[in-house]
Amino acid sequence: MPKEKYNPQSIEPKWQVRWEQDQLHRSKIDPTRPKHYALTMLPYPSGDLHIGHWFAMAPSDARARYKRMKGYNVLFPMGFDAFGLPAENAAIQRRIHPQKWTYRNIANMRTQMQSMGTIFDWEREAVSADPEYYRWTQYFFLKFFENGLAYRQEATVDFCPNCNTTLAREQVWGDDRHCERCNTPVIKKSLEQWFFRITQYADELLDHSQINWPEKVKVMQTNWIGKSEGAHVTFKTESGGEMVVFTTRPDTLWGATFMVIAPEHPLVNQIVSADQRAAVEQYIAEAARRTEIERTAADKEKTGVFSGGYAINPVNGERIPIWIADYVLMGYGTGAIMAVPAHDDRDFAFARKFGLKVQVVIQPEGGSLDGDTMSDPYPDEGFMVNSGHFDGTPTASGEAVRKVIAWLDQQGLGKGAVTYRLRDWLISRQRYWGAPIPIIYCPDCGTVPVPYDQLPVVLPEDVEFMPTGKSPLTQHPGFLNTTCPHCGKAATRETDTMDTFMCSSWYHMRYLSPDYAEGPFDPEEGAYWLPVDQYTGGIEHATMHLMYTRFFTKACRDCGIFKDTEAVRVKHPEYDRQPVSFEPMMALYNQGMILGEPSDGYIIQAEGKWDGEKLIADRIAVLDESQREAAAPADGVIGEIVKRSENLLNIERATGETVVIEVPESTRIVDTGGNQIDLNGLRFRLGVEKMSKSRGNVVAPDKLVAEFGADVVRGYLMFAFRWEAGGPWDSKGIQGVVRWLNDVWGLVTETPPAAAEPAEAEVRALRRKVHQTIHRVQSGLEDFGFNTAVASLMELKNYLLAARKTSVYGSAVWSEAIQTMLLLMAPFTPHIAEELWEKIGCGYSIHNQAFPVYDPEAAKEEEITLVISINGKVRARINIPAGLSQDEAAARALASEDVQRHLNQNTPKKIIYVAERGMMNIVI
RNA sequence: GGGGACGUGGCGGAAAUGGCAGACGCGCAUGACUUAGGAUCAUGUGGUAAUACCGUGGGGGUUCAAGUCCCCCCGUCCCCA
Repeated sequence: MPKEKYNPQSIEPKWQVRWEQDQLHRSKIDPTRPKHYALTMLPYPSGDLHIGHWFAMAPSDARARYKRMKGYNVLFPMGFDAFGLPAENAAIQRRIHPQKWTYRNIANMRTQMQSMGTIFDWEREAVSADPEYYRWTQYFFLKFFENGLAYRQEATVDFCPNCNTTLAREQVWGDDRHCERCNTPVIKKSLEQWFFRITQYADELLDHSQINWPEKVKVMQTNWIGKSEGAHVTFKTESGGEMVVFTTRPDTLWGATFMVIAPEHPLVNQIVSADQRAAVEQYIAEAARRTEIERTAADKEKTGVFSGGYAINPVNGERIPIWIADYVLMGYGTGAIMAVPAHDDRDFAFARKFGLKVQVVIQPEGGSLDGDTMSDPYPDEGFMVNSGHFDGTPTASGEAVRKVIAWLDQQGLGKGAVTYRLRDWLISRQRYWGAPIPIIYCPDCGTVPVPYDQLPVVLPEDVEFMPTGKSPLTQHPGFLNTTCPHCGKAATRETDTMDTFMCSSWYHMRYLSPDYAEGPFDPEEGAYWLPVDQYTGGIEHATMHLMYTRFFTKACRDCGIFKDTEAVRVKHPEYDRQPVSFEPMMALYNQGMILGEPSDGYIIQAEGKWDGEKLIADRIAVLDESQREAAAPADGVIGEIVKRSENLLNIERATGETVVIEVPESTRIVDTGGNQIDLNGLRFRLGVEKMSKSRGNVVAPDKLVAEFGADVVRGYLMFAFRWEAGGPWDSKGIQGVVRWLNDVWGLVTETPPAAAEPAEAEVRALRRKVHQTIHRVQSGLEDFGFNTAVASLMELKNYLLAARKTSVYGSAVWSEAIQTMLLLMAPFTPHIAEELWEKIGCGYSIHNQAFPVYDPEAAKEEEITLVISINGKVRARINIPAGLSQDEAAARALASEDVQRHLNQNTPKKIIYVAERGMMNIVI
């Protein structure tokens, strides 16, 4: 009988249509069931779905499906982060309206996503560029403004002259401080900007105790917030000024033997002495130049210059020199530090280099550090010395710091202080394609918020995008000119738009009710679904999106936005969950990235004329790999193409030597089959790199789906990589998943012979394997170990293939095993599972079935292989029944021939037996 | 420079709690089938001088037992300077 082949291309679209028609994956409030809100970071609609999107979404989908089968009411929505620069750049480069470009991409990507076979609830889709979405983004802005969390201030900002917009600190990258999008070096610019008071929440954001997030993300956020506790201390200078320094170690004040100020410090001019002026000016000029080049990557040797001025150490009245050095930055703290060389690495290096005094003020227990002779600073705990009446105070557990701060305060010399590295969130962008900031400037009334009933402030469509150095909205009179909501006089609108991180700070709430018109989200929905139970996404958002969305949630709480939601919750004690107002996402998991596939370059033989070291080719032939080490002709060379640029090839000879080949237009290039090809047809060597169009190593999921089917692509992405790690794509490996599903298809669709009575032991063995698999798949899905879960499904398949030769084939336990296997596969490969489920007569839909229940008793081994080591080396294996006592097991072990041979007449001194692990170690 | 993570066959990767290193898969090898295929099936596949010994970046240690714990070193990646 000719068997029907597994044909994903026909079964996958069929089921996708059916599931959508049947609304199988609509999520509705159901107070009788526990909810599970699974969320994966929404994509930017860049044009095409990338394999990276699949890698982020498919495993999340498998886990959401699993939760669904476990009885949870699962919400797993999807949408688009649709505002942002690329749309505007496309407008400039290709003269397509950003809106058109964006929505075309969204339509395309939505279709592509639907081919993945996910349970995304498309009725909950939200697009941040929809006026009905950004109406509420503007609403949040107004709420924050009303509650004093938004303010406008003139600020020096990082500005990208190419993108023509301000950048947040985290959007400026690298030592040369370039724009994250276009790599242009940023410049400083002073502009009136809107800020959110995220710093007001610094301490609350430091508290991660309520959320199950990766340690790494918590550490990154903690460092980003950069809280330090210490004191501000005022130093008077001899020239009459005052300098405030911040120190985390006020207990070392008595050891401050000099000060260092930044070259840009405003008091430099006042402090510098006449005889040092020339040297100082030269140093400042050099430092400024260094800033422009790579200042930090430069040598680690400290540089600096004496200013000629002195300050007075406020605690002991000592006269201390003021130095100028660029290791102190004006941008951080106060631009001045007190240097305590005896107890700080950088100060110590500086002092030794310039011969400055080193005064020990902390001695370790029984120590005898001497400032003149010590070779390393001492930054650890000890007791204060040389510090007046504080001598003897222990520094451990912050005691000395506390006492000194109290004393400074009392003496009026300083004050306890807490500083943060975190700055307020700058949300103004001088761009068109974003949510307009709903503010009107009136000559009489000043800054006036747009009334709520006039939202949304709609982006006009007819604007000029070509770069003019100004935001496009300033050029649009219809948008710009309006009337004051207070007095009715002519007024102008704010023309800046909001940072897109604002849109993505609350999208998880909009998903709940994307059409809701009374508020950003329906409180009934919010009360049931919020907060997000499991969030997944890339680590790159650790300090941006993930901190902003936490801030947003807490700010919303303080603006009363969750009041109605809380009121609904009061009516539903059965919801009984985390308060919606504390944290947006209770658990977070970061997946890794799929990188480009490494590949070898072609081996070619090039012939032509030598021009010095360079060969100008007139013939190039692609050779077989085996000819790598063949002898080259006199006027030519053989080697692997390692790089290609314009019409130059770099090839590497078998000897490792590199040769440059110039390839003029006229060069005749042939491949191994003798066909004429062009220069672009020559493949060059690729290492492991990020995928990018320019590198030509992009893997297109659509092609893979067309060739292998969505289930194979899903399965491969989950099987071949550790999810948290990702890794380079391997186009051959996907074959393993193809074989897996083909085998499963064959196993399930073939008709077993009429079954005889199966042997009892074989029945138990099959059930054991099935239940062990349930356990492994379940824990894999719970713990994001998708690769091992798929591996165990492959093992079960292999077991079943082999078990066809035994008496269980075709019996009741066989059908049970097949059904269980399909149920276990359903979250990973939903289409083939559904198709086969139907084929074996189980009806529709497998995705409404419960996940198989693991029975530990059934999974237990009856007989174990006891691995016997003698002095730690494995010497024998014997089969014994599980659960033997030590004496019984030892008796059987010692009876074994192998053991006797290796014992070699010796008497065991000690026998260690680990029953659960099936192992024994005999020590002689 | 500071902080963190990691290092396992030719490759991707498995190995709660210290307890058979290399599951599963790719690739490779040999054979089968075959008017040929990047298909399928079978067997094998860490290394070597192979009943043994050596093997989880290198060196030392703890332990009956170390990929796993401790110390030192080397390397890779990430974050912050």
